[in-house]
Amino acid sequence: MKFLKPWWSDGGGLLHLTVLLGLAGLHRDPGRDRDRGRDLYPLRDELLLWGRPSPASAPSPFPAPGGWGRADPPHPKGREPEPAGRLLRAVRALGAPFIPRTRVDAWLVHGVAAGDPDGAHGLLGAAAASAAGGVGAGADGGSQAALGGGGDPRAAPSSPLAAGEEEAAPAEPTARVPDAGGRASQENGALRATGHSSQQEEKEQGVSAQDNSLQQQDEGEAEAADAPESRNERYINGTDTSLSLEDLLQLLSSQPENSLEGISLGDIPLLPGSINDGLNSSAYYNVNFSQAISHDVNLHEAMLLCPDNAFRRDPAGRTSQSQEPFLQLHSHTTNPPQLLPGTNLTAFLPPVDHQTRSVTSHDLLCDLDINIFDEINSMSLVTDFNPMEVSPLFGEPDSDSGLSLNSSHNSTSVTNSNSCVCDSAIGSSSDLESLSHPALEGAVGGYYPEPSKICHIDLSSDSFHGDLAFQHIFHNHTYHLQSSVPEAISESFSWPGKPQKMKSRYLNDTDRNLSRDERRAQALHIPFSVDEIVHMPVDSFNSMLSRYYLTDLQVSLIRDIRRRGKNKVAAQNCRKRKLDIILNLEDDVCNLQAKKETLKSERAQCNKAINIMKKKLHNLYRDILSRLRDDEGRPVNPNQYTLQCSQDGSVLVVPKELMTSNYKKEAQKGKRKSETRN
DNA sequence: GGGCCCTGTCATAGG
DNA sequence: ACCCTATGACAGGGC
Repeated sequence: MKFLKPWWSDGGGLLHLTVLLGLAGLHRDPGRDRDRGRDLYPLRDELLLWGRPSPASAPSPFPAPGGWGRADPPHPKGREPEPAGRLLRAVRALGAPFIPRTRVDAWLVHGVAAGDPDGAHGLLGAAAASAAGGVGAGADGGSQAALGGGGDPRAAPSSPLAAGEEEAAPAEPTARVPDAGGRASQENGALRATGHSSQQEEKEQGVSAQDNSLQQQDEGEAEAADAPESRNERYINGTDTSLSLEDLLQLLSSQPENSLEGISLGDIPLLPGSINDGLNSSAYYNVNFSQAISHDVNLHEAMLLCPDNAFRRDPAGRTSQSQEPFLQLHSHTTNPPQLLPGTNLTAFLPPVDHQTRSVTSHDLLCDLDINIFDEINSMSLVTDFNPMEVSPLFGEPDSDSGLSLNSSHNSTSVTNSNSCVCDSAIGSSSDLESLSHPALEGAVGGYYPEPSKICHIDLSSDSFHGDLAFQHIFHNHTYHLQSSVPEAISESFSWPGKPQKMKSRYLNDTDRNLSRDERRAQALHIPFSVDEIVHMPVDSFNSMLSRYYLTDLQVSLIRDIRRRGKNKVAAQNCRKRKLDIILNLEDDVCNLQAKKETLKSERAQCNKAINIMKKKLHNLYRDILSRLRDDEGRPVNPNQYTLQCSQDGSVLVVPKELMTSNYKKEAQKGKRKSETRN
């Protein structure tokens, strides 16, 4: 599958899912999330819970407390999985020419439609963060604000407003991620210093500017703005997160060009104010931004343009392209049976005719709305929200995505402050078990990014090149979930009436790809593989725990994984040993039985030989005795006499009565001797 | 539905 | 005291 998955691999599917959630009104309460310090993690919880059998009763489908590995891992040590880097890449990747545009579409929609208060789930949210702190205040800073806000609300503000506050607040130069917005303001100071001073100043004004935003609305700053626009601005400012689809349309259509550019490109560091700026700055990232921008703008046009849209700069040149992304999405959403594994979605796209292209963005969005809800319904109908059936809608489980669930495991590369365990945007779950559903893992982040490649973003380094980052983002994709996932998905879609057993077996097969501990480790974003954790020498293990900045929850999980892993191996060895013992005992029994039979046969043969010898001896006696004569010349009766051989070789004819008496005496003597010896 | 088998996990003992 | 290993017991899932 060529769409949606790889670049924010674990977030892409989620983001798209959250689009559905947002459109379905299932997004969480922003205030609650902010209070609880939740970031992107609970969204995944929501997704999973949303698909659970009985989430309907819960307007806010949060998992009930309790259970293993409950979510909201407190990050007692103040370190949290760092989504900023990943999302920053995602934002930057928007400028990449090879970004699947539908992803951006979804992300754009998601940021608003999902009502994401963090401003981290969509570019609109990012733009909102930028707008809150000053839209043009350095695109990177804006994106970082949004990213930081979304990255970890525990340490960074959750809402765009808070992000702006954090942006304005002085940050410790040595502080790690928590102050993502602050770091953004610092690390990207140079960027911001390159221009856009007015926007930067506005952003640096931080809280005051944000606080003034509402006042400015009330004061009729935009007198021409109607009520929806005011609401949209409130949303941008993070004060109103309950945008409906209509509000989204209004917002999108009402945004001035710069704002929209800020939404799409302004978050890209080199595109703070306009596309032209980004073009001028393209050398900085070694990216063909003209193409990238073209794609990005096309996204907006595909998604957002209205017939009377004023910010349409090159309609003629973009009309054809602008519709394609959405058409892809549209086609995708309306043709779920076409979601065959390993197929490029575009291959199934109907030819884009002029009639199709003539539809308005509103129509497209309406179609999107309908299609999304259709997908929601179809997904919920197939199973109790089988994430694997959803994953193809948002993810790219085939190998083309390339993010390997086992690809990281490079513990040595996960260290410094710039490197980060940054796939954590989807973060800890309230239910690690369910969270770690393999299919959803494949869709929303079941992978360990190799930190040195994926997560290492040195914002202050000139050596950073966007294309390099893009390569990391787009080309390091080797999923642990292989093609079996889409195959099964395809089967599931093609034959929904298949026995549940098949599905369960399939699920089990996919589960085998990731053990429970592996899923748990992924859920907590432990930067080590289970194999490493289990088989690492104790010294290395302890040094690892002390060297890396791990939360107590992570440490606990790592120790549990190690204990369970070792015990599992021990149990396997024990059973194998026990089985070997049993098999050996069985072999021994067989051998002994065979030996017993052999001895029996030998005994029988011996007895037979003895009997033959006895018979021969008897015949010999009779023959000899028949030839003997007594003193009177009479033949000796064999029944009364017998032969006795003496030690000197002489043979005597002895009456049997005497032999028996002597024999008894000899026997008694021998018995006495044996008794005296004992 | 019950039984069997396999596997993972836990608790515990011992080295 | 800590870690590792071994093993009995239990539970869950598949057949």
